[in-house]
Amino acid sequence: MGRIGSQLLKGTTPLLVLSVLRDGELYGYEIAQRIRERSGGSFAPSEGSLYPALHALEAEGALSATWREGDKGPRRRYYRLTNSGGALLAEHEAQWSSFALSVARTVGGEAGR
Amino acid sequence: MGRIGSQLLKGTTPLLVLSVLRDGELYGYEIAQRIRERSGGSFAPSEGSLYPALHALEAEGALSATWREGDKGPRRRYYRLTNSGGALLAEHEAQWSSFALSVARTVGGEAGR
DNA sequence: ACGCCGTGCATCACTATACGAGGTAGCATA
DNA sequence: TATGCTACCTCGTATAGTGATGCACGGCGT
Repeated sequence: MGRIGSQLLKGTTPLLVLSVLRDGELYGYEIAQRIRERSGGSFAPSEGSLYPALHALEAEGALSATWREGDKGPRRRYYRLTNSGGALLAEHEAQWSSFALSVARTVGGEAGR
Repeated sequence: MGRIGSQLLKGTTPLLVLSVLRDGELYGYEIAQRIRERSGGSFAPSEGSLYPALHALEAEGALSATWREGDKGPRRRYYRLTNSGGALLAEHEAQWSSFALSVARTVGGEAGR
């Protein structure tokens, strides 16, 4: 299960981030780890895409965030899903399945009606 | 089955183009129509992305192309899959399923591995 | 003591690629 | 005449991922 070409990833970051946050409160670095684990190593979001995505989701009101001092190491910013974030997640999931279905139909060739 | 956000599309154009060309020889405009039909209207590749993609695939040797005069209307450029294009298609298909599977696992949360 | 590595957040330049608008052109129809 | 569909191409713009860099903390090896 190798790494995936970065172009395919475009647009999936919010979906992945919101998904792992269903587990509960997580901080940024941890979110990246979860995504890496859950995807079986296929996805390893770079910091340059993860942090901007988190900031955007927070600005949209999909995530709420608080700083906490780490007992060891530097401070962390913990993120949690808001209600509207849950709704956004559902939207992204629906959009994703519609997309994946359309690709399957187009590639498979079973005439989309 | 509404239209899909353009970011998700990134990187899928070669896969879609190569896929519809399995049917046989097609010209550019027709390729776009096939993709639109097969996807059930979800995908409607713009000319600004389709033609550059065709040129790139041709330059790579995945497609061979010839001009033909249309009996009616302007001339058309017909594309057909080469052997290496068939191999490239298989590659893109494999990469796509790996990608889709990874998304499903990450979103679904059934622990990767 | 010093450098290196892992954690943790952030930003930057670079890059790939989709979109829409614009251009050229032929033919058909109103 | 002009509008619209076919058919090709190219350009400017926007989006968003990557890797590099920077700051900062703490632990480990030499």
